[in-house]
Amino acid sequence: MLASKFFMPTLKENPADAIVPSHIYLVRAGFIRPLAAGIYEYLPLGFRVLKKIENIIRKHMDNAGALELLLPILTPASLWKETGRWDVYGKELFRLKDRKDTDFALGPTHEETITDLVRKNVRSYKDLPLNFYQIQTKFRDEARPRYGLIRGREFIMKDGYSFDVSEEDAIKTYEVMKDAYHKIFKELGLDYLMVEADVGAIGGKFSHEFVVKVPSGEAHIVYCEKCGYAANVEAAKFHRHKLPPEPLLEKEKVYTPSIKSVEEVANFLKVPITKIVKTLIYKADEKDYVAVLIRGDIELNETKLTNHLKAIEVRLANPEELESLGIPEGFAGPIGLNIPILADKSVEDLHNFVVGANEKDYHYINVNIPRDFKIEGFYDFGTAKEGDPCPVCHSPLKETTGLEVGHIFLLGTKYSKAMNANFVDKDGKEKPIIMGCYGIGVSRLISAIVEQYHDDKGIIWPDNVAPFKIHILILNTKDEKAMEVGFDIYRKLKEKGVEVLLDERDISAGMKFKDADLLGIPHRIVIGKSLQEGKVEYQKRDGSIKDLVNLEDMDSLLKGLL
RNA sequence: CGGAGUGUAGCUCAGGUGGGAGAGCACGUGCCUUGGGAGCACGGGGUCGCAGGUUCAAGUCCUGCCACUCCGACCA
Repeated sequence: MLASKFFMPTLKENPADAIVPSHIYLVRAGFIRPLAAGIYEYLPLGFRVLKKIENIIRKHMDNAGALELLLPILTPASLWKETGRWDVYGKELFRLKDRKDTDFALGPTHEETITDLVRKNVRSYKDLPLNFYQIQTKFRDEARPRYGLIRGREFIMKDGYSFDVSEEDAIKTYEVMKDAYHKIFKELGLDYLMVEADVGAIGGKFSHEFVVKVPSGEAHIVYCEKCGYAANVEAAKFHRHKLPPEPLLEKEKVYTPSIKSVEEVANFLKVPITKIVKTLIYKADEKDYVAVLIRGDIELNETKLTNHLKAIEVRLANPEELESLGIPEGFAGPIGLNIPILADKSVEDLHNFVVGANEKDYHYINVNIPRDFKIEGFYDFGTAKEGDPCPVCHSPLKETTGLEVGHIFLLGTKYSKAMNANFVDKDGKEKPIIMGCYGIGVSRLISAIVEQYHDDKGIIWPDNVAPFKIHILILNTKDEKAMEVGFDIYRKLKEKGVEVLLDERDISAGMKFKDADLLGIPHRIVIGKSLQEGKVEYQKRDGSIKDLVNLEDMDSLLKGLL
């Protein structure tokens, strides 16, 4: 490609509204342009990278035995109503009507559509297993799109869906997909973690996320360097050390004027924060109240609570609601409470602890379970944090942020049951198909790669996703000899099928260097002053090589690059 | 959805107290220049986000709306 005939509108200054490096450089270097919030155009440079990533994904999915197809983006509401997601998905679902006033949605994901296809065409165990995938534009009306391609309202996703006759087989398929995902993210050169994850609204039995380690990541991860345990904090478990037994002391009500927060109570009563038990009143799905007890030093994990209650969402009760329950804000406690009481495991072997008295300005000390009140049970509602003991090997956990680029779920029968996607098994009985689903954020991967591969001058693409492999700069285009040499190398590379960009624009040398640094093409051949000595310069964009090469040695150099 | 901010040329932005629409870069033409976003000269380019209001007069003041960004909540 000749730069003079190409379209690479680079910007001299950072876009005013971009914060993270991938957003800044993808826009500045002319890979993408914004059209509306969370909606981007892929310019020729960005499109080339996108196709490279897609093809790497495609290769590994095909190798793993998945079948590529293409489902409609426009999906009838009737399918979404079958699974209940027409209501559950909420504002994120882009909805529209056709001329007959029939409701449709732009697909944010395709469980319903693929399940419909399968139920219409699969009758017997002999038709299974099946594993489909597609690479397609998805739509989600996100409340807050941000960071360029990292969170968009229109984005490109690889979504895959598997159908098996048994959970055992489904788990095997899941493992094959997991393996394919590792190959994909490794080939893309990403520094990533696979972590245990919460299944969230998509549902299912268990799931794993693939998370790229970047500072701007939205996913919070804890991991163990020793044994390799890694999980999204939403799902992360952690070990609680057993506490020694203590003689039970007499319960006592104490005056704690305006002392509300855990820290204040601990300071005022001169007890460690681990002796305080927080009583959090939650409202589940806007109807039922529940009290949750948790040790003062541990944050409650709302995802775990939501899952335990089988609720769609939970929130803390507001002060007015507390008042209607007879609880003064800041002094909630379990004693005398007539709503269900659940407790985190951290409270299980705790003795002589402090709780609110459900009375303004009073707490109880030396409280014990079950002597002083009854609860429904002890469960894991804690949020893991840095330093907590690993649930597997008890070493201190580390915390990091990451960008979710892949997520796989063992769905089970959630969709097949809701949509009657059944098959007749060997035993002649009709059974729901066991499903799995597997997503990769393809457009987000562009950003993820740039987040990990850039410097202060621009992008540094890994070879296998770079828009071009070699960038030739002819610094002085008025120099006929330089033009001749540059075009000669260009033609030779083209003949060998190498993707090469030749910058023969009649602009200053400085601009060519600046653009080349921004674009990030990994290999660069500079034809400049050293041509007088019969030499050109070979550079790597990452700065690791900067050599003068004799013209007659060019062929062997190029051969080494291929 | 809560909080904050921004909106003036293609881009980055300046335009106290109301009165002339501007700068740098980019763009066009010419000259000059070609190893790190050169220089000189001339030139083109505007619904000052939109709508209403106050005023003799609004980029500027008031009201409403819209769009975009950031923080948070949310998010397969």
